[in-house]
Amino acid sequence: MPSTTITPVILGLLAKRPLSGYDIKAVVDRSTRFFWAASYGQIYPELRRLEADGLIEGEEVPNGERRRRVYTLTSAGHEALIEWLLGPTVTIELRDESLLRLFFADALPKEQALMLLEWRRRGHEQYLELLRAIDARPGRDTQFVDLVLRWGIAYNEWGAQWCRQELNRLRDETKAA
Amino acid sequence: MPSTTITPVILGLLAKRPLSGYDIKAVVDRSTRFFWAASYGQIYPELRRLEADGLIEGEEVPNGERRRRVYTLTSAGHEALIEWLLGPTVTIELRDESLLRLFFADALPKEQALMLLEWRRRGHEQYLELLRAIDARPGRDTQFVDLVLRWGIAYNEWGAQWCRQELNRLRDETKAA
DNA sequence: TAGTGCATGTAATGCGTTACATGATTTC
DNA sequence: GAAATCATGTAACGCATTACATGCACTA
Repeated sequence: MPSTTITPVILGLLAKRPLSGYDIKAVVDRSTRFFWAASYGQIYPELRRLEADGLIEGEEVPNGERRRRVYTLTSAGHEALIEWLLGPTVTIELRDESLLRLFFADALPKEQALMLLEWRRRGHEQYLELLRAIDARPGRDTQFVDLVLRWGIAYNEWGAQWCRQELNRLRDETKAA
Repeated sequence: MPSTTITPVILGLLAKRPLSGYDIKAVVDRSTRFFWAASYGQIYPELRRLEADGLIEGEEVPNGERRRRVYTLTSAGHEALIEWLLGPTVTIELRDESLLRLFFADALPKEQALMLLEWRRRGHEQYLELLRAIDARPGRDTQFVDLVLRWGIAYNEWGAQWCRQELNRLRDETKAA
């Protein structure tokens, strides 16, 4: 039973309500995409595979002449989701290009190196704006969906604060020297 | 002049001192790997490409009969590095499976959902141990290399603290209900 | 002398994104 | 009636990992 990185996303979203492939892409684009993206090229083949494996069930629900296939989670699919949720944790890998630049910033004159830190701070703040706008939308999500959104907000607040603090420290050092 | 994700890593490392492909892999494995990994399959072809483009220069420095090619950054390579450092920032993408699980944790009974948070906390703490061991090694790195290490430590401290706080909040909520 | 580390490299594989193709429906 | 959106799907491409192949040197 092979599985890709979007398998749990599909199962997790279908656990809440039946969705078409198109729906799934749309939901991902305004929720998990911040920490877990997905493309049609993954979604559609995976939906057929999951149906063949009996983890989901598709039903044709056309809109007029426009075909539409809506998928529902089966009990086997629900079990697979739970199993994944409680399964062994894979180590977290983060790819942060801004951090990579900072890592090599010794190659720059101090002034410009500090600018990189400043840019990073700004990046966090722009992200914050985006997440706060989502947070301000009417209607609450379920508890843990909301928790993850608040994580995003808290993380970017922390990140911006860290940059400010380090900027101050490094500037003082420069002056002291 | 095509460039992959390890291009700046190679240029950045060679800016400090000449290295062989093998050396680069070793240095990456104990430094950038935490936020930027690399494999031989990328490194060796890229080294030859960068040499062909004149950004680095290779010299055969054998160890006895064992061949060894050590690369040096050219001035063109140094320029390319600076250009990348000051170039347009790409949006940060993070892939955090633990966060994805949390996002779907509403599918679990409350007790088990909280366990996921608990596991996340533990993950942060294990990571912390690892980074603190690196930090405790004798000999200081250059300023910004050190900055990134301290970022890792501060991030995991913050992350563990956030988990503790949310665990308390969610547990209180459960009791209050 | 067997195992580990140094050292370079490639081929197969896997996986995800991008781009494209097709066509219906709604909206302006 | 043009443009945007709904809806499904695939083929090409790019890129990175994994596994393998080769061989020297040191050390237990």
